[in-house]
Amino acid sequence: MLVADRLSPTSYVVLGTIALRGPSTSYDLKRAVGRSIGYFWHFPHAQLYSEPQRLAELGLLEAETEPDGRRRRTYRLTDQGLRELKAWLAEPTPEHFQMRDIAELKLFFNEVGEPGDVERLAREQIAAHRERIAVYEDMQARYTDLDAVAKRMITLRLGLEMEHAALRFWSALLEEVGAQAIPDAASGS
Amino acid sequence: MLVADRLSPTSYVVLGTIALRGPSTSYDLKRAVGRSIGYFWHFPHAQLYSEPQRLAELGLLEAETEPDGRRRRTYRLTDQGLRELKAWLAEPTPEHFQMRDIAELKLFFNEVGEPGDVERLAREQIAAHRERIAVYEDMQARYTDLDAVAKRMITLRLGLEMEHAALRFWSALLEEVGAQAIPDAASGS
DNA sequence: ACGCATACCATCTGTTTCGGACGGTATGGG
DNA sequence: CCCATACCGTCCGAAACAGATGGTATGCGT
Repeated sequence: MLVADRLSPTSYVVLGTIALRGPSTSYDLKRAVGRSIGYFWHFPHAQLYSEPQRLAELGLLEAETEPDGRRRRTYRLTDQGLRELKAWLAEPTPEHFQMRDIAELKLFFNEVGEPGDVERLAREQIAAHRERIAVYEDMQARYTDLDAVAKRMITLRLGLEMEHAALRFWSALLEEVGAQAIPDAASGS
Repeated sequence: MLVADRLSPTSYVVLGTIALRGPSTSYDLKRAVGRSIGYFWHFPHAQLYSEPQRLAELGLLEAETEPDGRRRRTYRLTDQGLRELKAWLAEPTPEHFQMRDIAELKLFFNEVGEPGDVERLAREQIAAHRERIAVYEDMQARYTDLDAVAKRMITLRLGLEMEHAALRFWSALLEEVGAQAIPDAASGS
C-alpha cells in the first residue's frame, strides 16, 4: 500500500506547517496552526501530538527527543516527507469544499420556527461576519508587507470573499424580512 | 441535565427534516437529506439510522416498527421534539461557520510546491465551482415555483453566493498567475 | 537560596463521527 | 417458481474530537 493512502488532510497540515516553519515541536505547531490555518480548517490540538508520531513511523518526519526535562520532541521533514507533500500539492483535488454552518441549518428549517427567528438570526450573523472581516483585514494590514509570509496571505483573500458573500446574503435577507439594515460600521472594506 | 445538552447538530437535522416531511423512516431521511441539506452539511447515512433511535429514547421522536418483513421503523415528532426544535431555532448561534477546503489548504502551502501547481489548482476549482453553480441554479429553477418548498430555497441563495465568491477568487488568482481565464461555458445557465 | 504559585506543555481518555462493508429483503423477468 | 438485481438497514474498525489530567519550568516573595 502506498504511503499516501494513509495520509489525511490532517497529515498534510502537519507536513506543510513543518515545511514552512522548519523543525517544530507539537506545541509550536499548535500555535502556528492556531494563528493561520485554524481560521479556515478547524482542528483540535490533540491531533498535533499524535499525528506527527504517526508520520514519523511512516518515515515522513524525523523525531528528536530532548534527553531530559520536558522531553519535547522536535520534528523535522525527511526527504520522503517533502516528496509526499509536493506530490499532494501537485495532484488533483476532487473533493468539493464542505461547509458547516449552524446558521444555514437553522435557516433551512425556519418554516418550523417563529416569524422573528430569521430576523434575529440574520442580525447575529451580520455582526459575526463583520467581526471576522475586521480580524482578517487586520491580519492583512499587518502581514502583507512582510515578504516572508506574503504568499501565505493569499488564502486570506479567499476567506474575505467568503465572509463578504455571507454578509451580503444575510444583509439582503434582513431587509427582506422587513427591517432596515444596521448601519455598516465596516464600510469601505 | 437538560435534554438540549445532549443534542448535536445532527440531532436537529433529524428533528427538522421530520418536521418538514412528516413521519419518515431512516431511508426517507437519507434520501431527503441527500437532496437538500447534504449539499451544505455533509454527513454519513449511518447516523440517520442511529440518531433517530437516540432521539426516540430521549422522547423527542416516537417510533413505530413494521411488524413483519423489513421491520422498518417510522419516526414521528413528539410534542417535546417539536418544542426542542423550536427552542433551538429561537436561541442564539454563537459558532462561526467552519469550512473544510482541501484546495485552500493546498493554496496555503503553495510555496513548497512547483510554480505550475497553483495554476492547475485554480483551473480545477473554477471548473468545480461552475459545475456546482449549475446544479444549484437548476434546483432553483425547478423548485422555487412550488410553494411547498419555496421557503427552503432561501439557503440555496447563500450557497450560490458562496460558490460565486469562490469562483471570483480562483478566477482572479488564475489571471494573476499569468493565464487568461477559461471561456465561461456555464454562463446563462 | 528555597518553596510555592502560576503559566507552559504533553499526553491520555472516553465518546462521537466517519466511511464503507456486509447481509438481509423485496421485486419482477424469465 | 427461481434467480438476478436493486433496495434497505446495521455493524464495525478507524479516525476525529473535546476536554481533563498531570508533569515541568519560571519567577516571585521571603
